Amino acid sequence: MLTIQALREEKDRVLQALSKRHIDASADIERVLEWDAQRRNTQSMLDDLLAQSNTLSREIGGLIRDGKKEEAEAIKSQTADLKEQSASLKTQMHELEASIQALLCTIPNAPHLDVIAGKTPEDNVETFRAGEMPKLHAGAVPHWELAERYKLIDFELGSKVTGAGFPFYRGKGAKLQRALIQLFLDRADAAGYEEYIPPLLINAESGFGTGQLPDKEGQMYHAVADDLFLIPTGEVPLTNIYRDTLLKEAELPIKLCGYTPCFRREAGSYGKDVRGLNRLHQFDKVEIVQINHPEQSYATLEAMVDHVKGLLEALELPYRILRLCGGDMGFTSAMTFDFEVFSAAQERWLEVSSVSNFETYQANRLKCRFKGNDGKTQLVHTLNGSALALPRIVASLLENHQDESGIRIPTALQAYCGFDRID
RNA sequence: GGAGAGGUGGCCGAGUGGCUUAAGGCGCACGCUUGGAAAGCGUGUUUACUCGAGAGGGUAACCCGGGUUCGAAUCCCGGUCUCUCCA
Repeated sequence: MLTIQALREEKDRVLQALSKRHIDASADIERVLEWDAQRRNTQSMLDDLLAQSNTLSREIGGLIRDGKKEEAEAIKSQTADLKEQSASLKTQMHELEASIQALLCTIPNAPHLDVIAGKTPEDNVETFRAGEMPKLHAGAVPHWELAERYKLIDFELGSKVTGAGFPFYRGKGAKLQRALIQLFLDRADAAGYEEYIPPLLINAESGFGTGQLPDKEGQMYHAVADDLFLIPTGEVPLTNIYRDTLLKEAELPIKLCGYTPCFRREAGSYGKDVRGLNRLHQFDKVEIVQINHPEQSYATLEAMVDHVKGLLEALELPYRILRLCGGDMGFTSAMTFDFEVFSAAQERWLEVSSVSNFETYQANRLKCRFKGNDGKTQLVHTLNGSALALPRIVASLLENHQDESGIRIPTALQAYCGFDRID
């Protein structure tokens, strides 16, 4: 959530930035500022009243100690009015605070200056492209056919046991999953990310911290009896490790990674996009997270992008990087780079990673701050990226590395798999 | 699932209604002392909101939320977490 301080001090910049998302937040922001002024006014009135009643209470205490009961009783009678007034101001304060927060939560993050103002994915800017486009043999087929032919993934069995979008991986297909996870974790480890195995269910506070709640609960599976949510991404538990914390500047940057399954209801998705591994309700992902000094966060974003590049190059996959336009960016992000690999048999680009800088948007919700070397406390910047999400990587590995008699495993992955071909 | 004990500052720990934002200790920072260090001595050492140009002031916070009271770390109720024992 945007900070009130930013709205107060640089409202025009924020409005301009938000216009890149094609939303006009000016009315909401005016309202927040107005409520905030009321809140401050209410608070100073309340503080005055409380100060008065504290003084009276101390007097009463003194009088009682001195045995002057009657004088004490006289002062007591003065406090009733103060009490009533302060109770009503307290209620007003709580209401104002709740209103401000509720409205602030509906305003998305302000995009960075370099983000362009497009509306749809077509407006995203391609910033980088690498890898060779594969030339497939005449009988090349999409991954879902390869998965069936070589008994790697069983979609129908998943539908029987759970439902559509919950495949079984089997045999070399299962081993390939483990190999990819291990490769990704080893790379993250080598890059200095500390590995965590987080819980897969999170509470509502954590959902709020990273921005899934309120309003996006429809995208998460909800364990109602215990009011817990299945994580849609490892970002949620990993980033929430640092909820309600005050760090020292010397502790930055914090670099975390973790492998988790991810669960997404994907309400509203349908059509050909969902074929095979293209869109699943449960999938595996290695996530990298960084918490850093505001002055460092864009250098960090670049480093995270480079890290993901390295993974795709190791897998010998052709890919491109897009800087998302304002209209296509996630609610909480200030700048996002998407990675897409070319899936040759489908002849489509598939999103396999999204790397974002949230600046202080999550940190403000998380209450994650650091005390600088100058003694001042400020919000950190949070960033995260998929490194990587498995299903579409598997889809493109299968499709791009297929030949007449099977599928070649890229060199970097062979030691992890324990085999160099699927056939 | 049942029974009991407990949750106080960076840490340990005192505190059962007012003189307690919180004794004492440890740690940490700065200063004095010293040839240098240790010890010793002194000073300082939470956060949020808010008022103020600043110095500084006000309010709130002793797991969380309610309540009793003129006044709550302290009493009451609910929740939560930790520990011990039982199943």
